[in-house]
Amino acid sequence: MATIRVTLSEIARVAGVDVSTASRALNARYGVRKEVRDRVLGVASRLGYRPNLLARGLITGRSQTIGLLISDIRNPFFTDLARGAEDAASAAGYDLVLCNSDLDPDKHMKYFWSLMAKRVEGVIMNSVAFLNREDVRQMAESGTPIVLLNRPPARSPFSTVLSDNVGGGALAAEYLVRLGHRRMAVLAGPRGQTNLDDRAAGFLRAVQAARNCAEPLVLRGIYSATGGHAMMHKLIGSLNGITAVFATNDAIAFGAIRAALDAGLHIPEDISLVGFDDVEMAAIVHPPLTTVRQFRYELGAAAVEILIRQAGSKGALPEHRKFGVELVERMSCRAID
Amino acid sequence: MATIRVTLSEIARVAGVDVSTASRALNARYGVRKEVRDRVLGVASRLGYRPNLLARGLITGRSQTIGLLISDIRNPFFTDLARGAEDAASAAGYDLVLCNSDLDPDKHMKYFWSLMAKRVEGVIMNSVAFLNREDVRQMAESGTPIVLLNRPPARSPFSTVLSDNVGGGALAAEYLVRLGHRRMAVLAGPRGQTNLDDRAAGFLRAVQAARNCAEPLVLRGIYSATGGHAMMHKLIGSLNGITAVFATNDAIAFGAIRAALDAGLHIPEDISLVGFDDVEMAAIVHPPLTTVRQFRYELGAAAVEILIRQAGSKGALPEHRKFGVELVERMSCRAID
DNA sequence: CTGAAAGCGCTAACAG
DNA sequence: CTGTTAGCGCTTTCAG
Repeated sequence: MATIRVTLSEIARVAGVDVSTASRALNARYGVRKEVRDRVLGVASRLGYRPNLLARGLITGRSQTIGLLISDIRNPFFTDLARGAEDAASAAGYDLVLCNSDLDPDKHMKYFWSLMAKRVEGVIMNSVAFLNREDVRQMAESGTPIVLLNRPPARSPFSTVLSDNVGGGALAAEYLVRLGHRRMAVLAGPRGQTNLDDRAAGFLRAVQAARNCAEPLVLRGIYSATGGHAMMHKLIGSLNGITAVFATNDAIAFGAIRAALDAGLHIPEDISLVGFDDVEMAAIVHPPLTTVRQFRYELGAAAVEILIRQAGSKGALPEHRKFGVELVERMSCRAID
Repeated sequence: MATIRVTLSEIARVAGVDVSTASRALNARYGVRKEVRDRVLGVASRLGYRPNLLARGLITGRSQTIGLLISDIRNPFFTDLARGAEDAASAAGYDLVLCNSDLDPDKHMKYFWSLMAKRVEGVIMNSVAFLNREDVRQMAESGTPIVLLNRPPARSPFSTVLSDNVGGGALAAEYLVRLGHRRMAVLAGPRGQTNLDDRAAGFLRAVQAARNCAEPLVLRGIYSATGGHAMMHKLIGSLNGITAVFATNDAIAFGAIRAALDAGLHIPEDISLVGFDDVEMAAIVHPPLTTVRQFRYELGAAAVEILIRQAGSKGALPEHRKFGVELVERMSCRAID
């Protein structure tokens, strides 16, 4: 068997037709007598013909691939999202190429241009906030559909797919208030991370609405276990009667758990904790973490659906999709009497 | 600004040269006067020229992409490996396309042919054990370099990149024996999972070599937390003086931890446990898990290095790379007095 | 050193 | 319904 080197013209020759006829036959287009069609299909399958998608893409302008340009696939949020994106892409006959930027602007743009060079039909990227205006402008002008996983500045030309972050923050707040907590803190990310910002904002707004609560203390830091550890450590230094804390993502919460442990404090006995994400680990950690669940897989799938739709229609308007979240109650919170 | 639609011939026209000259200039090949070269490069950068890699690939036969065809990117082993692979690919100017087969033979082959259609220069796949002979033969005959992450049957034509699984199993055994354990069990995967099999085999051999130990009990099940839970649950039912267990991967170990907890047993007080992988969660779980560390990132990087090397030289022989492992001691084992 | 010509494998009008 | 004719954008002999 030829090692994948069977071309259309070979099929055509063997089947005794012209390559254009063979092409039509293979692509199931109108205008081929059934008999001829079957003959061509037979030859193709017998010879193990595989169309060269590079050649096809060159002429059709469609590469049948979409790019996933994120900070790091090892971040569980992106891992699940990637799987959702890949499944959706595959179902539509698309491939997904993976790029990890580490939020390095140079890397990001290098990847972006490389994706352009391969003529991907769209790209999913987590954020655009760390790039300079000029780069963002160039990406917009590339004409390639782009969907962001982070709320962009106003009047952005890009599509977005997001969770209801402020709603999720509110969910956490309402839960804690219902449990009787009145003095709380939020372990937030660095300012500018819109997803985390929105969660904190939603939380703050909801406790204000509850009225009989103190204004929560907000600490800022890196949005990782390390950052969470640092923030919690600091918080424990001057607790001032705080009985509950909201971490704007699970990684922060995990760091906070360890910091509490290190300080000899127990969760939830001494302090209640709620996270955000519902990463797999959240169920396994000790104590199992109460957290706000995001539908990561679905976010990824929705992103590629938008992209594929837009790749079809030239100059489509950006689309925006917001997914609900839900509180999953586990064992990291207790009621205050 | 043209939306990425600048072609070589346009560059050539503006620079006042022939496209072939422009091509040579851009590709830094010999045979272009420096002055002309600079002019072409200037025009190209001014116009924001991006070569169409589909067109280039069509003629050179090199797509500059490699495929990663694994069971599921959400498996932490593959997540880290994917990152290593992607970094190595990117460093060499390659892209990585992600495919999740769920170990479904149909899906696997569908992805494989789709990758072939895009003319990827090589593919990494976790295993080939679940496919039928004919499919394996076809993949071999495709001529595309392939590297496996699992020990294949003898006389396989594929390259491999593996951890020293039997060595790792032995490491676990020696550690436990040194701690004074004499009656042990191993929570293995299903027969046929060569990586897990090898770990169990290494473990068994090493305790036999220790002489004064009982032959370990080996249980089999799914290699996941669920499977680990089931196996541990069963084991606890008839412990017979067993004081330590070796799980052939961390997921199994996590399930085992929970099963112990459910049964009111404490780790490591009542029973010692060592895992295999050193997944991120291993450090975070309670108790922190003593486990055998694999260098997942490096495995991924090595796999693409092999592929890229082989893509260069036609008909290269398969290569085999084995990575060392190391025991990371945490808190899930105790010494027997 | 540079241009002309050919062609990678395929699709897309346009005739016949 | 089918074959002819043109390329897609690029690289690569091969002359000049």
